[in-house]
Amino acid sequence: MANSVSNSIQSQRNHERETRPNERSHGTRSRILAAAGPIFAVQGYAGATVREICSTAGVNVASVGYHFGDKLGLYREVIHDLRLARAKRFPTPNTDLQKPDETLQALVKTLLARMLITEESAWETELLMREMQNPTPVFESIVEGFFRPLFDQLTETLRLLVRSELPTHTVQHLAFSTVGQCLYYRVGAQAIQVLIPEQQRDAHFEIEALAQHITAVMLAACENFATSQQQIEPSGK
Amino acid sequence: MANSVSNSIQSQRNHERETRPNERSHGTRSRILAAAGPIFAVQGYAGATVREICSTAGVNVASVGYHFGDKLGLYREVIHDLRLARAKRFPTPNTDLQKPDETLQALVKTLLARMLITEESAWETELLMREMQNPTPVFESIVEGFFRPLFDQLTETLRLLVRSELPTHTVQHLAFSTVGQCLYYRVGAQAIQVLIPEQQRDAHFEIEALAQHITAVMLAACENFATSQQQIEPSGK
DNA sequence: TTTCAATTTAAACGATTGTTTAAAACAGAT
DNA sequence: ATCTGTTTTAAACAATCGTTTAAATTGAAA
Repeated sequence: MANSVSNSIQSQRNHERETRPNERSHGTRSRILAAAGPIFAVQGYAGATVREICSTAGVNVASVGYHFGDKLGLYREVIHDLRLARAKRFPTPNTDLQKPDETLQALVKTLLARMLITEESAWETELLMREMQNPTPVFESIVEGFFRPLFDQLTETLRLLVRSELPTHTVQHLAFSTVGQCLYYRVGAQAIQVLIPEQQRDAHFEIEALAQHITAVMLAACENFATSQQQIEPSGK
Repeated sequence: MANSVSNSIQSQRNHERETRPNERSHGTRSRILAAAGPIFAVQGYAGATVREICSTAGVNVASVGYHFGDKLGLYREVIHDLRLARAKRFPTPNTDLQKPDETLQALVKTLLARMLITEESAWETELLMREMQNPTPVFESIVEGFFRPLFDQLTETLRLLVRSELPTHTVQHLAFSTVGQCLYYRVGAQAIQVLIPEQQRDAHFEIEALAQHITAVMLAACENFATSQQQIEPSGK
């Protein structure tokens, strides 16, 4: 870089949310990030060691200090990149022109796909789940930039499905019911593995079948909540 | 020591699943157990330190080695005592003589109570949740002796509510839908805390209100699933 | 009191952690 | 080739971890 404006004393430490400074450092820097993601996901933030990360990446231990300041800076960058990757891989479905029930099914399918994906990017979900139970300082930004958009879409869709003005908290409860059902097949996966025999799991616990079931449950609930206003005096259908 | 021949090796170490050997050791031993539970729950097994546990208990650091062998031995004993305590505190509700919908409501209320209890025993739930995501060798026995009974009761009740013979996996999905909704208010508590303003949470997120909502959702779903069979060719009752 | 095994204690051990240091290696411009 | 700023490296740092050791304390039996 010729235009080193004023880097006199700060000859080093080019971290602090820097766009990749050069093509050279891209090697070590990105290799650290690639190695750190799965390790943070499996071991957790506290459990992961920078030595294992650097050993996996094949770089010196001091590299993380040079490129990211410290361990937390590396973790922040991992989360930052993760959010960008997830936003591309699981775009919030475009729902403006669909019928509400189709929108709900699409949202449920997106939620389940985020939970049950078993590709190489499975560590991303694992890391997010770990943040939910053991939140770090970056957790709030994850909720705002990640969960909130889908949550808002879900509440809007559910408000269309219950064709009456219900209290805000009722629609929110319906949204949490939807999310909760999807989330359980990830949170409770270890328990399901013990409760349900293997062959039965393989047969009926695919994403498509689960999405159809959860959508059916919520549609039935919405139908019921839509008419619950006249529930006291049931009017003929 | 004079007779170092016989007691040289077994002079100490009275751990290995021992009934309290004497009235003296009851003090330190039980105080370690009492201090270890909440610390294991908050910090996790790896994150918890025996120094913090012993400091909280007011005993020497070597005491855990003397009474439990090592850190893992202490953890096993904590889990052992936890299962006994939970079995007493949250007995599975007696449901044989109730109507199915009342049984469902009771089961949902029990599930929510286990999840959202905020007493001094809150650490027990936290430790169990940690076992669900990060299972240790004791996890399977927890599922069999703890989750399975309530799961079976749930499936039987739901089978009564859908007044027709549906496939086994459908009833299981309904059971997981019920459990998932309850579990989310614990798993997603940190996210809900960000998504929903505080005053709104205090007003509408009590156990009673949530139980009524979840029960209503599942009753509506069961009603729908019960009539979905004759949906193709509606036959008279 | 003396005896003796059970229990508690202070101190240290070796290993591992995140982080820092100063020198070496590198790459491009002059 | 020389200079200059960037990047990488080996080594050490201080702190903390679980565990161990050997001495001190305890409490009841003799």
